[in-house]
Amino acid sequence: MTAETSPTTRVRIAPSPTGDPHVGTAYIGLLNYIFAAQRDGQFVLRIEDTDRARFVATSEQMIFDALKWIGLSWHEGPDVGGPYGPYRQSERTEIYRQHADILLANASAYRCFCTPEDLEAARERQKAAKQPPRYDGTCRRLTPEQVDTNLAAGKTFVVRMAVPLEGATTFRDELRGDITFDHNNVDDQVLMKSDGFPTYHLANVVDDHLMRITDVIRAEEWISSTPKHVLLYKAFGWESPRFWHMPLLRNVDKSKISKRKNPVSLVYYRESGYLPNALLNFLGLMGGGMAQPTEQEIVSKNLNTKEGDIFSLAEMLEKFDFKRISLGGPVFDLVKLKWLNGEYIRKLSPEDFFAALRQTVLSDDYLRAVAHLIQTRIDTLGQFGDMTSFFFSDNVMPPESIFLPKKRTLEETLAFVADQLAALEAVPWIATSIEAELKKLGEEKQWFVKENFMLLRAIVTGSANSPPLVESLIVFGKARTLDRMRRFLETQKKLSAQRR
RNA sequence: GUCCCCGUCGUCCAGCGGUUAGGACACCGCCCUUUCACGGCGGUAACACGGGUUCGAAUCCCGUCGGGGACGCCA
Repeated sequence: MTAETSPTTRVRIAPSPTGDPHVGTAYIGLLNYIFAAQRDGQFVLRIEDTDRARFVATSEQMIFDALKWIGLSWHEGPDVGGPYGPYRQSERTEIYRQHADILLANASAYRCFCTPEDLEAARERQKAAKQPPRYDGTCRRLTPEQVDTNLAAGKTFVVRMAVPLEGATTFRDELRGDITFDHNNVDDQVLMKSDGFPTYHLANVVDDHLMRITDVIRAEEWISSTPKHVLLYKAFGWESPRFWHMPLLRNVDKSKISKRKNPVSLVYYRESGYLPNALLNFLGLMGGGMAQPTEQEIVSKNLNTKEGDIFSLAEMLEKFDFKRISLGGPVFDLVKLKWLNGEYIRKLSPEDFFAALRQTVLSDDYLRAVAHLIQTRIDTLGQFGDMTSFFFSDNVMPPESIFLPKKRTLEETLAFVADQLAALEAVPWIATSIEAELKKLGEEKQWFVKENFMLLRAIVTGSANSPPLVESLIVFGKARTLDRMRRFLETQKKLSAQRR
């Protein structure tokens, strides 16, 4: 083998359009962006829309918008094209089918006719017996004749990976070193679903190879499936890319960051008035990677020492070092984010500050929508603020006298709010859906419409008098509404803990 | 339950065999100030534990404990 010039660095992010754009996508996106830029490489955006059950049509555009909002751009992607497209997996199904056939032909995979119900039952049994839940290999032992019979009978099937029965797979994680998994602990992963779509594992490996990805920079949660991916590269006779697994962003309780415990939607941060540079800066702080300013820099640039935490994308490009990343999962601390955002706000010129307000929380669109809600409810223009303050305040907390229905206990009320929250999370943000969903929940739980809506009104507006609830929620936005409900629950929980 | 990863103030980072363990957020105090905020100054606060290795361990090795992740026809 001759020494050749190493191939151009190519990295990618592969978000799934299943809901609001996630702060974790921005984090991994930023890291990939920096990695590519530092090596004069290319950054690819690929949409992994192979899960049709969770697919949300509006999600893809929201992902583009959110990534652009924080200041990232990509060389190739569904919106800008590129030489290795299409960049939407749903448009590549034929490619995956062909590749699944290759694996079937070289015995790296097999057809499995087990039903989801069978599998679920088996998993339950294994869990109950404190066994690791794993596919039992029934269909792996099918004879070719049996397979043909099943096929002829028109039985649906999935394609499973035939993980070697013995041995182990070792791969190198660029941050952690070698990691070994015994094949006993690697499941026969489903590669093609019965609907003809590939699973992540197949699509990801095939696409990363076909798109010439050299470095896979993704979250730590993927470590345990990396042996499957490495085995797939081998089965195809391909070379694996390098793997860099980044620490997972965490909730305050250290669990993987989740919408239940933390605002994770980038839409929330935009609509609540976080500045994109501040968010980007904060994300850059997570996991380290930035060299601290030296004593000399602090003196020569006359830096306040705390400015070691404040840096632009350009500075990240210059100083970020992937080998410096610390592996402990960083807690996504909203308090520090807020401080950082405040620093950015204070740095704005008065004109820019005003412009920022006019683009977000005081935009014409927003003000127009709010105005529309209260026009018939005020007698002088000066009363505008009286009914609309909750649209502009970030600190709304109703007293018990307002939110607690007369005949309900605090406990059942809070439980009902949690139900409302869960229901609204799953609902498209249009009036008919919101109203229907709330009413449905009320019927299930035997809450009068009046109690139901008044409770939510109190939480979101802080008052018993407000413009029409559902219309207000629409204007206020889903992300902020849900966050307000979450914070309400949190605060009430704390209060009742104190009482005890 | 099985496997894998991780472990420095409450939180985010620095530390790379010899430091009074450093900075930032938060918190507390003082100053500035008609108020609040900003700003300035100061303070409380951490190497999970136990064994090694070494003249010397936060730093290297092993074990324990703790935290997290994965174990889906989700990604």
